[in-house]
Amino acid sequence: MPAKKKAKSPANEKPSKALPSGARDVSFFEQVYEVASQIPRGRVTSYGAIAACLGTKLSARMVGWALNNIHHSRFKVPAHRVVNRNGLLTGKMHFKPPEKMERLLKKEGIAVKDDQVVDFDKLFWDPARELML
DNA sequence: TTGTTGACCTCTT
DNA sequence: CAAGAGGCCAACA
Repeated sequence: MPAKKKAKSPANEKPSKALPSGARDVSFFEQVYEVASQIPRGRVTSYGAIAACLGTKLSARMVGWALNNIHHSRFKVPAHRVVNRNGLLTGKMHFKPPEKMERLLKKEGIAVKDDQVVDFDKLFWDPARELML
């Protein structure tokens, strides 16, 4: 058998296959964790914003997947601060319990009504803007 | 191995 | 104005 690359990484993160044409060494997920973990308290952002910040706004779905993998990842990311474009807490159902997400947002001073962030436009935190500094 | 699903977003009809 | 389909990357069956 052809000797393969290095052994598995100690971390449960991205075993990954050979990257094409020297792309990013880091997986898409790690970038999501980095940005999401930098969301200031009392602020919220959207999946598309993070994806766009990474360069691929079309990969908004992967952002959601990344957050889903957070549960079995060592990175601690405030996923409760990440909502969809409509400011709707679409991922609340994935929390334990789901109402925990809404509770955390209210606890940070974010008004939530009908699973929707109030004044989402004001509380919106654009990573591409803050991280650009 | 391939195929489908997934916490989405944007464009087109 | 509303509804539908496409597209992205990664994990699971």
